[in-house]
Amino acid sequence: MNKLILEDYNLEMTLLGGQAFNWDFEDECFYGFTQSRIIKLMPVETCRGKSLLQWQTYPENDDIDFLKSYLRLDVNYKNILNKIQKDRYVKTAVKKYPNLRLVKQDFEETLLSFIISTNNNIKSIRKYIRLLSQKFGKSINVNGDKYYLFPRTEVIAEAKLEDLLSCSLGFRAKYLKGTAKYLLENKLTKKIHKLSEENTRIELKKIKGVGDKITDCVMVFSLGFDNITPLDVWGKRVLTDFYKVNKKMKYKDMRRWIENYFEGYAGWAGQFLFEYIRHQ
DNA sequence: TCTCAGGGGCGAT
DNA sequence: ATCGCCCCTGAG
Repeated sequence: MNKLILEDYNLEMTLLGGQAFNWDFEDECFYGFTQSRIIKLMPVETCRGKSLLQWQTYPENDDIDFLKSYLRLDVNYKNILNKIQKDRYVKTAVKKYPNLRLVKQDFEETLLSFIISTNNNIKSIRKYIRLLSQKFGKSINVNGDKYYLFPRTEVIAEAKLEDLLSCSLGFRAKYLKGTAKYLLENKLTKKIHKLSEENTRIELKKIKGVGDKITDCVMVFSLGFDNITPLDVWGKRVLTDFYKVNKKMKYKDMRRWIENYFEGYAGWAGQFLFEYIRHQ
């Protein structure tokens, strides 16, 4: 296995929190599945904020470029922490959930995953995505054990609606299939990475089943817009309970408020505040 | 057994 | 701009 030293990086909170639904912790290892690879991360030693990690990717091995990009090892984390700690709420959250990070996920997987998140809780979302992967994803052999990849977009696009429904997706099934088709027909993945913030939002909201909240999730969790944070029920609670923002305020205005307040880092701040208020 | 809410969004009004 | 509804599940 390959080795990597991680500094100030809480894998558990980062990978098993609400930003990604495709990681599991078993036998002291983190296993992740994407559309093209299984990732195994094994923390072996921790000392003063640094931890030694053994890792491997499957079926193609040694994909360090993927890992670096996914974990965002290039960010200046200390600088981000300095920027976001503007009040006692963030300061408390940073203390309670040290070394929480944002990762950068694949665009299509993120979009498809958050379609499933609609009016659902994290536990259910994780469950449905696994059902979907077992039914539609390719299986990969990792040291004799079987792991399933996240379904390819083409497979979801061509899946029978009844087969999607058998994964307990309910009314989300038609949005999932429709989104997969839309991605392919419009070659959206190629285009989306070149757009401005405003145009990215416009393009994403054209998709049936994608509104303000899912748009924001995709933009911060996969497209690198660090100043966006999803205002779901918890995000709204952060604003109304902590910052005394008017409950009646529109989504757009709430978003403007928090983006303005955190000056470029609302995405990072939002992750901390989300964990904080969700566990209160 | 029942109610309720869950990292929402659509379509009708 | 508001509101009922969507499909399902786990918690209480």
